[in-house]
Amino acid sequence: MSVKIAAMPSNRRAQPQAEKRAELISAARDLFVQDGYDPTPMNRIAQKAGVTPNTIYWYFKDKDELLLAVLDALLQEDMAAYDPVSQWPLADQMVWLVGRLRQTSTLMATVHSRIRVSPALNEWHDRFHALVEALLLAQLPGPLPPASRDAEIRIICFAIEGLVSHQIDPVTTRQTCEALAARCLVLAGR
Amino acid sequence: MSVKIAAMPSNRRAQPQAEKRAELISAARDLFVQDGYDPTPMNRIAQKAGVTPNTIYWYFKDKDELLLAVLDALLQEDMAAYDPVSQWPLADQMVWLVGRLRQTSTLMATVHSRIRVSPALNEWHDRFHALVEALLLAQLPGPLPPASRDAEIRIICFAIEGLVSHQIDPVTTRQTCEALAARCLVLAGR
DNA sequence: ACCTGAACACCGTTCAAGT
DNA sequence: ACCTGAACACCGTTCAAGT
Repeated sequence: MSVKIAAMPSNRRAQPQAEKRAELISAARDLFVQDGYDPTPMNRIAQKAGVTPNTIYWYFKDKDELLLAVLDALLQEDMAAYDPVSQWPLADQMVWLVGRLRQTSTLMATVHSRIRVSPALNEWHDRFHALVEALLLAQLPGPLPPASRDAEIRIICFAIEGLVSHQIDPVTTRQTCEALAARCLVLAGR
Repeated sequence: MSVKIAAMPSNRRAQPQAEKRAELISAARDLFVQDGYDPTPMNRIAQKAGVTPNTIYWYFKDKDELLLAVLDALLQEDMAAYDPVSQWPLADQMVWLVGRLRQTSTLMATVHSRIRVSPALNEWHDRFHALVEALLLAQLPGPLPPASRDAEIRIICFAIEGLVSHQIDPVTTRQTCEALAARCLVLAGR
């Protein structure tokens, strides 16, 4: 009887589903960034997205997976915004990155504290670090001795994380970034 | 009738109270370090100390204040253990400190993620950083230009925090600490 | 496939009541 | 002062039931 079967592609509902997912991610993102992960109940996320709390569990396995989707969205935006910045002087790039990540610093802290408890978050965190290190590697001046080069990248990476996670005034932030960049110049051919 | 009033000092129960407090802190400390702060219910702490959960609230205002007491205890031990280490070469001191803090890295992450939510923890964190920075200042070689000196201390401090909070193998840890120490020597009179 | 109402298990915290 | 039994409010998650 039902002759529509062949005419209706199986992914007919794929688009609406992706839209609903995006709405949930957007709602969670706003609340996570503003209030933090733990203080935000699934309750409020659902309410903001106009659904019942348990509906979220049709789209995401649990709260951590929702956080993961939010982190991916934020990272993608950061990457897109970084594109023109990649031409700036190294110290300016660091200052920019710190200011950018600072807006989601509460989520960075959450990621660190949940690494031991969520393998998925641990994986995301590793990918994130690999990405930042790759960016820094491309920006380091001249031919550095590869032994010290890796150490330098780690130091810069950790310093940026520290600047982000502690609230440090703009002047101090800039001084620290300048010191980091200056050091690379010293280590290179001088 | 009761003539003992004058003979009984008002702090007669101070010692037992302090002991019970110490027992609770010890129980919480073991569980927090082993399982983490959030995954440890007040339930289990009380059970380990042989009391009812609500008894804890006679000694501590809430779970955060209990964490604070645990952090103070850990910090005091670290300070005592540091005493002989203070004579070592700078890089060795850093490696030692990283190894030491790593054993409680889960609590460090918890502190960072709860800074925004608990003013008391925020205060403790500030004191902790001031202390580490003071230690580093005393260890820095020669007369550094004070402008760059502060930046160096911050960078070392953040790098140590990064080494602690990410699981990094011993070789890499040492390389990073050597690089940090070498940098100070370069900045000093050479 | 998609969503809901109702419930479950757990947890931090409180409070009236005991000694 | 010190401790408990019982309860409260909240929260992540599940599940049977609807469409």
